[in-house]
Amino acid sequence: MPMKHRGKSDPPEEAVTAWVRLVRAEQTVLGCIEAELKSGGLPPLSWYDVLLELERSQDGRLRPMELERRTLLAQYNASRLIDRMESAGLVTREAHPEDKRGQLIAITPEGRALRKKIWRIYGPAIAHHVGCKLQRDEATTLAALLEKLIDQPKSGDA
Amino acid sequence: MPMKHRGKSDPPEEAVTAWVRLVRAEQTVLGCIEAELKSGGLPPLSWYDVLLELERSQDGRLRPMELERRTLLAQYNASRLIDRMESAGLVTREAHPEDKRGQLIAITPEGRALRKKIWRIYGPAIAHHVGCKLQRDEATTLAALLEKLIDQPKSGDA
DNA sequence: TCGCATTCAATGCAGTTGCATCTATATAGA
DNA sequence: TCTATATAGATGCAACTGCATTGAATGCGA
Repeated sequence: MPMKHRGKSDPPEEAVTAWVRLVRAEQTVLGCIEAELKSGGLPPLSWYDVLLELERSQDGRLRPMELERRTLLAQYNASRLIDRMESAGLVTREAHPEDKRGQLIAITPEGRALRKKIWRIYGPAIAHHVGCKLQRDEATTLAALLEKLIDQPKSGDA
Repeated sequence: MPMKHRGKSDPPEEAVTAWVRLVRAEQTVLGCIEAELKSGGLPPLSWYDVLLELERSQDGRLRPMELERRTLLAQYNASRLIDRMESAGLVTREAHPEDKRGQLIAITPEGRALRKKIWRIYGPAIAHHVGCKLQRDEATTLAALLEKLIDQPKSGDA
């Protein structure tokens, strides 16, 4: 077996390991959590994210664009997720008073109730799959390191 | 606005923050990397994962089940991904010599070549999106913390 | 104010995923 | 051995996603 050698633009091994584990950890924990939600008859986490962002907003309504930005949903995914959630009575679409192209998505009382209900599964699931596996200070460190990966590139990023 | 209070089974805040950032970081970095691959006319990362596992295996072949285990692909997803990769000439399906229910998936020279080609984009992308954002020791710490989330539950995990 | 590029959101279509099921083989038990 | 159960892998179908495009409304510049 020939000796491996690193090319000049290869990433440092530490970065590769961190990246591989990042993907694994996310997949593993997300898989466990989604499975718990499903077995509780609850919708996927993306529904929770939308409901939470709406609840957090001042009057329980946001423009689709803003929802997309906050949840990282693609425009067309948001559009169709809102369709489904509207059919389920969790949100309503309202005409935007100032921009006739746009809308306001408003959370309904049923939507608020469902968010709480999901949290009763989701919260303990986070405790079980994340909280139990890390000390508090470890979780803090992890969060700080992950934030560095999320940061927008300063500038000049072709 | 009423005071929020934590229920007794709510996760510690640190864990929630870590979890939210874990999802964000993974989505963000994966999105960037997949976009680079796509704009280079290359297939998704799952193809790379399969090719890499096959190359790493002793003789360039693995049973589908083993591939599923190593890549975390669901059985039906693996089956269909292998279909596509076989159509693309990257792998071949061989009858398993000892278990007539099973198969061996073998990587072809074209498969090996494609893996290398993907790495020429993927490696630098990891360097750019992960390596550049963390010191080596930070990457090491991150990897160690993430591993704690991946660990199989010891036992009695209903 | 007209024309044109831009933005918001929806949608047709093709590709992918998840679920449940199916076929074939293997293995365990009576 | 004969039957029952378990395992490997494929597949029909419905749901979801991604891409490209559309339609409607906006707003800028001449």
